Amino acid sequence: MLHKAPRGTADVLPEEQKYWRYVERQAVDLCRRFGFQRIDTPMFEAAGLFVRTVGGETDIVQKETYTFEDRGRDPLTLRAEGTAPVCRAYLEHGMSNLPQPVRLYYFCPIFRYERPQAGRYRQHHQFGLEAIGDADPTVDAEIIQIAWLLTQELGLKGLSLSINSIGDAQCRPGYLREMKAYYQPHLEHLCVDCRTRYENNPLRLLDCKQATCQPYVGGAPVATDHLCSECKEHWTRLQDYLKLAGIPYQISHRLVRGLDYYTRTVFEIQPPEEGGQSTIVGGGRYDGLIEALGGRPTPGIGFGSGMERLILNLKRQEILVPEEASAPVVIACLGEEAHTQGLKIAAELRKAGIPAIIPPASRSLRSQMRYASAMQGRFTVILGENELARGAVVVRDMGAGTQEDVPAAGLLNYLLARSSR
RNA sequence: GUGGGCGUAGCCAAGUGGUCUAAGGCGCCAGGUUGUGGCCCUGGAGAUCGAGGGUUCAAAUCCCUCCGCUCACCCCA
Repeated sequence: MLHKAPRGTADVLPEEQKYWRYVERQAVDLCRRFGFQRIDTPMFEAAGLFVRTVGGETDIVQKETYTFEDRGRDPLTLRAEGTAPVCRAYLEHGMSNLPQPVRLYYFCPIFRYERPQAGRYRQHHQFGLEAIGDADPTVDAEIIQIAWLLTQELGLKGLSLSINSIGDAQCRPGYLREMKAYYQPHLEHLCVDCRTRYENNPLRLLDCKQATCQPYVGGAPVATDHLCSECKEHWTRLQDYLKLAGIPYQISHRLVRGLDYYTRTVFEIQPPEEGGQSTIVGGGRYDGLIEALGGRPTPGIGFGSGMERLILNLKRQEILVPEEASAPVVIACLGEEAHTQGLKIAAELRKAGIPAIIPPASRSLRSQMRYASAMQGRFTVILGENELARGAVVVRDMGAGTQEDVPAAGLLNYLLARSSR
């Protein structure tokens, strides 16, 4: 084969489309009910955007971005993440002058150069949303509630919602010192990855899955024990609101997220199955992000949800989604004149919103009927010399196997009257 | 980047050194007497057996290299 879709990318074939449209419809409706508005940002950004926000030491910018220079030598990066571009747009368009928080949602492709595997791609798609401009924990609760409702309204069962707080610029440094102090004596017993984590991102020591590191993880300092008073209050109130909203969360002290910009609240939704690439929703608060982009200090919180992973779970749980395409009326024509007449009829039906297909003119009636049968439409229209002479068409009910003459002029109404399926 | 599994037509798949100028099934196209589908029957198109090299009188079948797919790690949605 000469060309294949690039590694880690996938074609969404017609039979897959119903899943995508289903998730989109549910998500859009949820956003509507919570007063969120859609935003679309470009598929690429100035390369510096992700370095500044996601963090220069994170894996995403270290080794996963698609970065290139365009013909004008501008360094660009394919969107590696959803939040930073939205925050950029917030700043660029002065959205701090809108009533806060500004509630935005998006669907977009995300590009990361990774080795693909189940549920992980080099181009994947996220539904995400952001509430920018207010630090109150009620906003956190609202965002988490939307994430939870999304999964529930899609029909997914057995999911778990984990939350944690990783503090802010005030209290986190102290916590990180505690972590390093705790781990320091054990350094030589840690796995290779954890030794680099110790240097670069001590928080990540907590979610190491190596068996040899587990004993140390268990006794490690807990982030929520080291929160400053403001973070502590935020954390407590968030939980109050979640309880009030009836959101079944669990606290996971080991939940940290890989992007540098997170502060305070972080959360994830996991499906029941075990396995690495499973997170279907991930998000958190990013109170320093806008400031890092050169704006006034502005809090924000949001989440991203992987469309492919949502759909994967819909299929695993055998959740039925509505069918998309309505089957067309096939107009079988015999002879040149009938074919010409058929084209007129097809145009009329299409104008009225009824999908219609005319098989290639060279085919026999038998072949056209076979084709019509395969299309699964309820009605097939047959048009030949005889019908032309009578000024009528034959309408065959493919399910019932019956057919009747219908005056050509009355066909549209005949079909419309029966199009309720 | 590291490790495991796998690569025969659009899909599923038999074949593990000669009888393979590669079985079968699905799907596709055509036909089954004059203008009618779904079942059935017949025929056809479609494969440089992932690619290249090697071993051998002989390779889809053995060896090497590469490529691709896939699963896992890392990380993340």
